[in-house]
Amino acid sequence: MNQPSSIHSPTFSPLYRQIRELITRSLETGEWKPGDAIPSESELAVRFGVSQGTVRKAIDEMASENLLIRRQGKGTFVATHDDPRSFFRFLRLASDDSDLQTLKSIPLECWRAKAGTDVARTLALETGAPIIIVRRLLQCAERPAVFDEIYLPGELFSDLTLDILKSSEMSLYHLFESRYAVRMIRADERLRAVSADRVSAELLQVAEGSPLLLVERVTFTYDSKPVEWRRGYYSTQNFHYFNELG
Amino acid sequence: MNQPSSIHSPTFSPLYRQIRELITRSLETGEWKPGDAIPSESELAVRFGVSQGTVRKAIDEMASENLLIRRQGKGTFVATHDDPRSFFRFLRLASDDSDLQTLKSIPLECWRAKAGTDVARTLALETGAPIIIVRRLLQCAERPAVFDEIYLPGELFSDLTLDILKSSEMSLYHLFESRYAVRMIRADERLRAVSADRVSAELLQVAEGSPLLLVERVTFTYDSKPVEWRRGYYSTQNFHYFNELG
DNA sequence: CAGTGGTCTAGACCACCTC
DNA sequence: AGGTGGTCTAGACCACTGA
Repeated sequence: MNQPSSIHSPTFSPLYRQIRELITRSLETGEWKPGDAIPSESELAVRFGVSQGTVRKAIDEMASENLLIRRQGKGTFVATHDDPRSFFRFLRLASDDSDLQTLKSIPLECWRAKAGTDVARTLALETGAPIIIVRRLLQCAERPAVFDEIYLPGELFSDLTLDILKSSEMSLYHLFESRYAVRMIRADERLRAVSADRVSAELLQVAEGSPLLLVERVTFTYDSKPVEWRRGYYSTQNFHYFNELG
Repeated sequence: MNQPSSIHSPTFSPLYRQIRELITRSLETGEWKPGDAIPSESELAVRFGVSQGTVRKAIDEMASENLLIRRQGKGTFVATHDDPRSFFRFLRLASDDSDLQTLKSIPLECWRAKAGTDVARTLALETGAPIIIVRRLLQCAERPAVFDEIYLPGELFSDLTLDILKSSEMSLYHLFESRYAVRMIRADERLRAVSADRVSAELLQVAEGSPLLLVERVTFTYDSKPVEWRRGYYSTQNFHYFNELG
């Protein structure tokens, strides 16, 4: 553990990155689950045979990527989607006037299908592999805000049904991580303006053909493995998509 | 410099943050300009009377916020908008097919006005204060992509004219930082889908009433001072707005 | 009070760049 | 060779939390 793999090798990585990989493995395998405290820095230093400072640097990196949460005096915790801060990292929706405290998810449909070419390519599946399609509506203060169509690999969410979605009080990603051990880490979004088709218009209570914000998202778990494809139609009459550039 | 302002004071900040503030001041005052190398970590440590590790932590933070750029073996440099990496941090435009190498900015208009209520509020000016309004078109491979309407505080960009914009080969923000010493650090964007009005439709070569992506941006310099308000109409027939959620 | 993360220091050595 | 940033260590002390 004290030597880089090879001084001039292309796979060289500093000690703290190797430690980071080891910690990531323990997250993947579920040794520490979302919400859990991981061992203290000094414990990990002993376990990995490095100094506390090196463990610290590994954890620093992971904390800056929202994989771990540090809490002074308490410990370091595995990040969880059961947390408003984490929640709005993946929902860049804001209200033009009030805030979004009253946000409510309404599952509409959930069915099985076989992956077409597009879905298969996006989710890195074989064409024809089992997938699950979910439709749901997001409401804020009784006003419809977003209509989502969500594609999931069938293998990972084997027993998912509309009833489970309906009876779940938590956010989708919190359900996914707690019930299916699939943790959403990172996502790429592509945004376009489109005209509302009949279905979207009706659900979002806008005129057919009126402009909607289309948000296409591919979501990844550890190792950049794609595990969700999503198309969201945002009504931007009373809401907007918020983004911070830094 | 060795003591926090007061152990239990609300203004308490660790040493490395105080160092960070001092470095930031030197950036604001122009002691080190965009593209310049700043003094080495050990020099700064001596100058500020702290250890190199403390300077290092201050610089680490600033580098992670893209204020400084570290280059191993060469030194630490003040970030500049004359840099493709920095450029696409503030232009989340992507082409559906090809890449955006051929991007071209076409200034259309530039005139003086007095700030109305909205502009004044957004830019933290008095109502009636002098402002500059710029209109320009972004093209990619001869196809129009974005129509921007840009509001600037008149005081900061005193001699800006359409001719200067037209004859400038660099990006807007590079021009701003090199000619007016106004460095854009951070921006907030609000996105909506709207219908193209006659002017936008004509410039972007789409049908009047077709959906456009409206991107409203407020850009800040040091100390979160707003220095630009911008409304961009994005044609999303051949392009999209790209965003990474992490 | 003990245990956690947070800060600060000092020193050694490595990797990279330039001359 | 000499300078820069990058890594790693060891140890001291501070700030916060909860029993």
